[in-house]
Amino acid sequence: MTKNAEQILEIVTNSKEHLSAEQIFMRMKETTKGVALATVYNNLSYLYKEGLIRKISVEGYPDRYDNIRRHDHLVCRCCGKLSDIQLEDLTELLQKQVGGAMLSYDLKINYICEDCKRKRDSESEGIMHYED
Amino acid sequence: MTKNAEQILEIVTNSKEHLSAEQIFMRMKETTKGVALATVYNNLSYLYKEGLIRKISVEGYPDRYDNIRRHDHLVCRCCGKLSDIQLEDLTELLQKQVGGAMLSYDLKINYICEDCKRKRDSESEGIMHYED
DNA sequence: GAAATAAATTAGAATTATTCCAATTCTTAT
DNA sequence: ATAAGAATTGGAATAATTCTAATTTATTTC
Repeated sequence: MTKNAEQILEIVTNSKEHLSAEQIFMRMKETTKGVALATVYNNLSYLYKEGLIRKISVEGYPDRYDNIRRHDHLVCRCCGKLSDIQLEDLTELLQKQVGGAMLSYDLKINYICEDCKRKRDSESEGIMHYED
Repeated sequence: MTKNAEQILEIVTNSKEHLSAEQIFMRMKETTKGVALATVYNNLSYLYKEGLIRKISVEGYPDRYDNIRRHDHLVCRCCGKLSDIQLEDLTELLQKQVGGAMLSYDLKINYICEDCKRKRDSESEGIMHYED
């Protein structure tokens, strides 16, 4: 594990947000001079393959990276908003079914967030036809 | 729901594979003349937001689309290979925890496929140092 | 059923994300 | 210190996706 990889792992692990490669790159630049975006991508890909970080893809956003502490995600199907949610650990339950090949699992719960719900409602009002 | 949207939904729903926007576009062209890739993207995004299809993002591939019949996915962390797997339905279990806002869930099981395991092994052999 | 309005689609440009590659720098072991 | 290997850089190339303005198609309304 190189110094850069280590720093990237640290940034991802300590961030409360879900950072994109670009964002991680910007944070790195704050402390280290002369890092290349390609290096960030290289190392993210390495860290991901090693199972040290996870990757989350959501409609309308670039891929983002997250720590591997056990937690799940709530994703708004409409605007892509992503939040953490702590659900029951299903590792055992799933391992029983999948077998030893399983390394980990990622669970996303789809929903429609309040903002989008509101927006939908007001839109459908908008196209209402008031006959009189 | 427009005719194009309907056709795209049908292609995604009936396909055994996990198709990308580009692939769906190519299938559409077989039957319909003068469809634009942008239309495919528009409609995929619409269908996704309506919850009529799901979207799967995997390392190293463009986003792909899938039907919403209850099933889960097995993803090789190394090469991105994606396969279907039918695990126990967790809807009730999760709904109890998440509440009524939940629309559906997506579960990905991470593992390392046989090919990648083999490749890893032979690589680590390669860098072995035989002292004598 | 023609005109007016709205919605969907097109083609292609623009943008963004990501990968690739050749040249350079840094490490490590000798 | 030097050679060999690995990691990184910077920028170009590619690929995916979005955007936009113009056009077509569908839907209302009279």
